[in-house]
Amino acid sequence: MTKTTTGPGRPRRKDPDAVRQALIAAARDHFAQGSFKTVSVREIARAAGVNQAMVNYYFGDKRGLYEAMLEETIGPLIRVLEEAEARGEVARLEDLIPRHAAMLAANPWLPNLIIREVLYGESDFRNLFIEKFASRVAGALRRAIDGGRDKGELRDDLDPRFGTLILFSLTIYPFVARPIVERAMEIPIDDAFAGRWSEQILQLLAPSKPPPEDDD
Amino acid sequence: MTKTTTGPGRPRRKDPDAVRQALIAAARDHFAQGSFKTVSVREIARAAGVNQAMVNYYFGDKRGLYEAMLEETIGPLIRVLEEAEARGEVARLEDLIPRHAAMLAANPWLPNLIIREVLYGESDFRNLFIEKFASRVAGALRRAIDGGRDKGELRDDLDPRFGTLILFSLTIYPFVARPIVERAMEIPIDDAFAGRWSEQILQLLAPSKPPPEDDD
DNA sequence: ATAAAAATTAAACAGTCGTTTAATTTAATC
DNA sequence: GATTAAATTAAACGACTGTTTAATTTTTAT
Repeated sequence: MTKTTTGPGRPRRKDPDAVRQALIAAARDHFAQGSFKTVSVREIARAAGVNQAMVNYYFGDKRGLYEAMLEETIGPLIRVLEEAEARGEVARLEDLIPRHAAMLAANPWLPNLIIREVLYGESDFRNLFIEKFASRVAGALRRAIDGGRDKGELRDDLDPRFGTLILFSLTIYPFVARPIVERAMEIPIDDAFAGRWSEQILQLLAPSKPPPEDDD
Repeated sequence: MTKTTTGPGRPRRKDPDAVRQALIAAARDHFAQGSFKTVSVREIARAAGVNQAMVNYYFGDKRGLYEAMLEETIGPLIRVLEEAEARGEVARLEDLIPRHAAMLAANPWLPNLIIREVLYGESDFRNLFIEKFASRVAGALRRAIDGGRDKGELRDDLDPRFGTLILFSLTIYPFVARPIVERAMEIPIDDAFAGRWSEQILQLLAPSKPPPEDDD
């Protein structure tokens, strides 16, 4: 007779890697809502529908799961950015800003994850995030800003040292502080937000006056 | 013979309230570095130099300590803002922005505390923060913006709905994401930063062209 | 002077955490 | 077909958590 009740033993093979993937997906969602320490292995395993010991079996320990989750979630995003940059698709601010905003809007777990682990010194994923992600985006923004200034597409009264920080603040904060934005300012962060917000940012950084028609 | 060794018993009276105050100060510093859940009462009590049972004796439970800490730390800040507003000292953006930036720079635990509990749904201090603090600052900013626009001191191509969000993003993000700013952008957030940053923000929002000399 | 209240301590309690172990079942190998 | 390896389970382990308790000392009130 075939086994029907649940119990120990190797399962009658389904997709290998299914358990691994389920754990990573559950980990991503849970670590976006809570920190490394506050989210428990039991929680994640329950959400993934697997035994909690599977975490240690597949990833060694809780930290191993977190790192694997990072690689499989922000890894692809970084690669997309690198490729777009190599093809010159994000050299201009008009391309980079909407792209960045859309990416944040499409991956609501990302800003949570970043801010949480950057603020939290408890686990030392700080360096990983800063070096692998923040520095890369900052570099792309910096190059786009320098290019825009050289071509006169950017207002000239900006301290170049602060340009990147202005862009970072404007593009990231609304997504990070979403509850404040939606409730204290009553601005819904919906599908349309990323587009309108990008326009506003670009307008803020445009040259202070359009070239008059009668001169140059 | 007088008692010399440590042990149970009422102490030979020092400042009443000393234990309470020590616990609140230690709680403020620890909750700025970790969340409500990750920081243990043993940690706080050890840092305050008192027995861990004092937390329950004076505040009932851990949550009571957290709430008392909030009242005695952000409480005064809110009152200062209210009084300044009543005296009309923050009606203009030129006054409000440097004041806000200086306040954040002077209380480095504040943005950490706010962002942490707003992002963390685990404890429900969200409402408290949003209603008592964020909404108040947002309101002051909104009024200052409206006033500035009416008097022509503000550029006219801003969506008024987004004005507050722009200011919030620019004034808060650098302090919230301090590690990213200092390491990925290499901008030190030191004593001089708040002033220079405020100038930059005001310049960004100034009318696109200063009134020409030959016409009103 | 005596009794009651207040403040403090060390110890214990019950719950949760991440991890390990032993048992068990299926798949792969020879 | 027998043996070994892989995958899964329930249970246990020790560490840590917030809280409570009983004992102890000092202060206050009668």
